Amino acid sequence: MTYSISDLAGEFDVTTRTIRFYEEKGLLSPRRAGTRRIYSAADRTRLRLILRGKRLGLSLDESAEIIRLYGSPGNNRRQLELLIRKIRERREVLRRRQRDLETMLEELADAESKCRDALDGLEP
Amino acid sequence: MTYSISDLAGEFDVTTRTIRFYEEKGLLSPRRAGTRRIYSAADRTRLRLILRGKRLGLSLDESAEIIRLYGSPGNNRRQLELLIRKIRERREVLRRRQRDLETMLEELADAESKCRDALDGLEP
DNA sequence: AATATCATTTACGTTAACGTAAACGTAAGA
DNA sequence: TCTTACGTTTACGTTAACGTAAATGATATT
Repeated sequence: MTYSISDLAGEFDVTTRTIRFYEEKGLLSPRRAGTRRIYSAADRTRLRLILRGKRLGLSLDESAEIIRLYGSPGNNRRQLELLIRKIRERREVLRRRQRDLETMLEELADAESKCRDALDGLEP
Repeated sequence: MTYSISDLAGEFDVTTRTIRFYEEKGLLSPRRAGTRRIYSAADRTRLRLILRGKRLGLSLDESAEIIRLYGSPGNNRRQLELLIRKIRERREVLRRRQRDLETMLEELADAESKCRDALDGLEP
């Protein structure tokens, strides 16, 4: 299965400009049919990774690095050890965000229940 | 307890410029001692909220709105109902991010274990 | 053949979130 | 009193991540 640029734009709710921009930045490299871009399933997956990273507050450069790491077979020992270190760093950051998220969700839950209490006090 | 601008900058590892910028945007409004800014514990909490929001990918405007909602007593019914709706929207977004985070953590865990396998295969 | 639809490249514009520099005030300590 | 350390305002600069517009090409439909 392959996709046109507007297929992907439609599916992920971004503009075609955005997708071309990611290509310009080296995050995507679809093959061409003449001048037109043809996206494979793998390209689509990459795009999904990029957008997910974006939602988590990663910069495009950060996402690019992660994707690059995934892609590299990491043949020799030093490469592999570096990769493991990088992965662990990433996980630490993400874990912190996870804690932030939980805190914020708790605060929101708290705020909501206070709101409901106030509403209940209003209708006797 | 009160704090100077560089106290807070030091504690949260941001520049004083950043803190003044937040004030310029209406996110903070410390009292003054003459010309100098004096931050209360409440100001400090607000700053913490802002920075946490930032780590979660919220824009300053979004954080501003949330903080404003918290701050408003929400006296009448319509206000309270609106507030509850806003809070629920926020929670939906955050829950989605939570799922994104878990997916990403799983992928990283997977990548790491593959890495270790590759390393093990290297040293017989 | 003419129109409509989707694509392309090129290039300048925009917004958020600060950085950086200049020029200055003030209070404490040597 | 002079320096040092902190604070202030004002204002221009910067970067990421696109938006927007112009001019043009390819393909399909009427």
